Amino acid sequence: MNSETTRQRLNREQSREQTRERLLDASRTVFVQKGFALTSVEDIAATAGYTRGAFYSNFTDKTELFVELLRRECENIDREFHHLFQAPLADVVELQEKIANYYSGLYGDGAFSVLWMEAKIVAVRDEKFRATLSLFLEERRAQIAEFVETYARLTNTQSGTSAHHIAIGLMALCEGINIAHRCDPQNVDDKTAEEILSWFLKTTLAMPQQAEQSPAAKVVKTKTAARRVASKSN
Amino acid sequence: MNSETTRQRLNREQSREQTRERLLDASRTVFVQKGFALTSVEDIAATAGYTRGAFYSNFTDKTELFVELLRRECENIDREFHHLFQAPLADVVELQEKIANYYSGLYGDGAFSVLWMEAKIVAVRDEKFRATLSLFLEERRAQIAEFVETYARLTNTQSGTSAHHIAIGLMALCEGINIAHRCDPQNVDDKTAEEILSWFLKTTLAMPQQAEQSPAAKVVKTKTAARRVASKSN
DNA sequence: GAATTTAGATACAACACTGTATCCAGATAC
DNA sequence: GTATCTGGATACAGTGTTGTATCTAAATTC
Repeated sequence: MNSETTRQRLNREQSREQTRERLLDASRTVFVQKGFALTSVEDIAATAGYTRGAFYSNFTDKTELFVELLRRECENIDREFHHLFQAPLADVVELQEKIANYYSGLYGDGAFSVLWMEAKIVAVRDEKFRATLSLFLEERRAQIAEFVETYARLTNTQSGTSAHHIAIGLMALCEGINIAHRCDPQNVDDKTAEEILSWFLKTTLAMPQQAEQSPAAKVVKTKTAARRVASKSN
Repeated sequence: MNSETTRQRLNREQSREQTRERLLDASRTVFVQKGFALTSVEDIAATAGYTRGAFYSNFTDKTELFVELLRRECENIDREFHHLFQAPLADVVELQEKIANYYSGLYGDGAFSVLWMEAKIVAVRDEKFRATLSLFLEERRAQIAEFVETYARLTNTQSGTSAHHIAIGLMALCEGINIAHRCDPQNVDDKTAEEILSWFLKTTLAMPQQAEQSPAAKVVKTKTAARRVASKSN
């Protein structure tokens, strides 16, 4: 009866934290709805159930709040990523399933791509913001590169270019398709988007490159090897 | 001496057209600089050397002007595309060179990607605008799909998915990388971007899919076959 | 429980932008 | 050359936004 109905009094710190949280949540909603540029400080405060005063006593400006919002989004993505891939991997199929889950999770969340797209648009013109965003993106890139390497080891294949490059390509493709879907759902429907993505994964990751010298290294399911790799990266 | 120094009098129609042209040019500049959302009608008019009155007597609002701008951009892209690919193709190498030229041309133009990105952001939230943009994008998609098919015939390969899908993927990748480069030039430099793109082209277009049944169909330079295909699609 | 902090509301002043209404001057028509 | 037309300038009213300055009520401290 205490946690829900009897709303316990919050001390200063808790109250402040709650306000920040609400403002951040509200900003995510409004940014997705109206876009960062056209969102006013008042929009955010009002959606969160406060007035502008509350906003300015918690953040210096809209941009600072956006950075904080993205930092939290990043943390969530990281958490989910680690949650999925820290467990020892049995085989390639399982890995593919997991990556599929991961991306469809991100994909399904409508806020996801639009929010990051907004961020990138802001970054194009805001030097300082760009530097911050760069850090976030590089983190994710490294994460995905790690996944790509794990995949390559699991499947015992090489892909003809560095894991880092593939990571960039993969992220670019995901985002590109996501956007295409979002601003032209007629021609780029869900099914199409997913097909392209999974096709890309299969085609690019596990393909022998130097066609004239090495024969196609088939996908090999070596459970022992897989487990070794997985626990190592753990 | 007449075309440059002696500025000949323009009749109404010509004058009007000139004004529209200047407003459109100016809008491209300002949209890239400040973004569509934060660009005011006054910004556009002033940059073009006019006042708001001129703007409103030529366009109903900012969005209508943006559509017109994109329509013209589309025409330019189409023109360039046809200019490159209508000539009979000798062989795969030449084709690859051409596609490389084409994309580096688009890529080099700083305005290009940012402008289209702005458009997509607008499309996410504006139903009517989205419908229009959809048409533009579908045109380009078809164009690229056509190229993919030509490529497949020239190289005598199959790629495991439809040309239309590949076109979507290719456009998505291009745009994604472009954006990544633009908002994080430190980690995604020009060289990297180009490498990834060309690697994608080579890897995805000419790769045998069903790894277990068909051996890798090598890239075959068959000049005669190539010419036949090229002239046919011409 | 009185004094002190402080989170957040309210009020305010300075701008910026839009869209329209009005006006003017040069181009065209007769 | 006079009348008309129209592209574009100017003025204005209305609305939205920002950042700060002030106020209040609750939370903390003693």
